[in-house]
Amino acid sequence: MARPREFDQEIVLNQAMEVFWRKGYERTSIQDLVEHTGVHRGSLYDTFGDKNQLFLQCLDLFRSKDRAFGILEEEGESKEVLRRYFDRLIDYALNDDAGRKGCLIANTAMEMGAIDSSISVRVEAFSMDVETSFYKFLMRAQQRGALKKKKNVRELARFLVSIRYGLYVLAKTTTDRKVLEDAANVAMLIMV
Amino acid sequence: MARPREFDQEIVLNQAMEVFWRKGYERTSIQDLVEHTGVHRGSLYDTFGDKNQLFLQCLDLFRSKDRAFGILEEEGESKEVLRRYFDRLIDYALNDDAGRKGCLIANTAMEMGAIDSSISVRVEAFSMDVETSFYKFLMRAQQRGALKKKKNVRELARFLVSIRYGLYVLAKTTTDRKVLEDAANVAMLIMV
DNA sequence: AAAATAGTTGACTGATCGTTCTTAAATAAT
DNA sequence: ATTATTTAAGAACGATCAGTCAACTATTTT
Repeated sequence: MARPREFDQEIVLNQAMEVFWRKGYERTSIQDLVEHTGVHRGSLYDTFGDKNQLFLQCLDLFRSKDRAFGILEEEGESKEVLRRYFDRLIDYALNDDAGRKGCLIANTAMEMGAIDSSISVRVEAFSMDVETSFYKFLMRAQQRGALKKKKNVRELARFLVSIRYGLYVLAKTTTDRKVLEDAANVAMLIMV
Repeated sequence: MARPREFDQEIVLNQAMEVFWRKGYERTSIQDLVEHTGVHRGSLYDTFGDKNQLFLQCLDLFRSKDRAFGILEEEGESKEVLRRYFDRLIDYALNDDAGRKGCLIANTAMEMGAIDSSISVRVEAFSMDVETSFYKFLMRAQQRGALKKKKNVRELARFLVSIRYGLYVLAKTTTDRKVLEDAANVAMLIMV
């Protein structure tokens, strides 16, 4: 490589992801990306390919970065751990400073749906990650006696995925924290 | 009015709504609307105003037309009624012939978020409609003894709203009916 | 020091976007 | 029958879109 790049690929990819996350794929123009990364159009194309390819890399980055589920692996009583997870989710989803962007994958699933297979593959994979995180959490809880043995952990995990997505949608329909807390409160009742 | 309109405003508005519903606001071009309604661009502008105004009218039409909650007012055991509601929702959300469009308001909330106040007002209003439908249903169930007196009906209603939205998102991440059914099954447990 | 290589840059492409305008056509009022 | 009024329709508007390319610059290799 003769002349070195003047920007950090990872940083720029994160900045691009931020824009797609906030505005969605269609509303994001190349010009937006240029302005928010400070990188020339041509360099973006040389480095990341076209808009669609760049977006796919942002989806991959999001999947690899989302550490919200780390909370589920922390120590503590299972019910309290789950409550902490929801609390943080609600905090984040409603936080104006964070841009109330929601979940990039959920946003993308809603915007692009089943249009492009290279996208739906990634949406599906992430959704599966989420389910698996909940599944593992619930299995641990069950082994610890915090969840009845007869409970169907797969069902419960999918239920939690649904609640998770539901809360992100709710956060786009209201700024009333109580609404999301009420929903999460009821959802917590499964931990018996 | 001298020369009469050659098209039915209501039919055309429904056709436009269909397109916005399927493709979202940003991905829908005036040309798309022209092709799916058979109405000239100029006539669309004369009749409905610009793209944004037309879209708002589609949101209003959607709100006034969504009769899915009629199921909740039907006769029968409360738990069975709720199950029927979820069954139909899942049927619709996954039905290819229906276009797997999801819920126009949820789609719009995710796409437009809190960008435009004239839109978020409508999103909020519809979301409140949904909550109220569930609330009334749950109150009837409680009076009928199908729901414990001590249950917080407002909380439960908001929980159901969250599940409803969650299922619509889930339907965009997978075609596996079992995933949605599992989530709905767990949600049904609140009816005790 | 010269050549080869790779990244940066500004200008530009054709296509499509939402929107408007002028002209023609159809009906109602006179 | 003529005029007034409203709608329809084709063409065009400037703006913006995603994407490209040749000229230029900085670094590595020879």
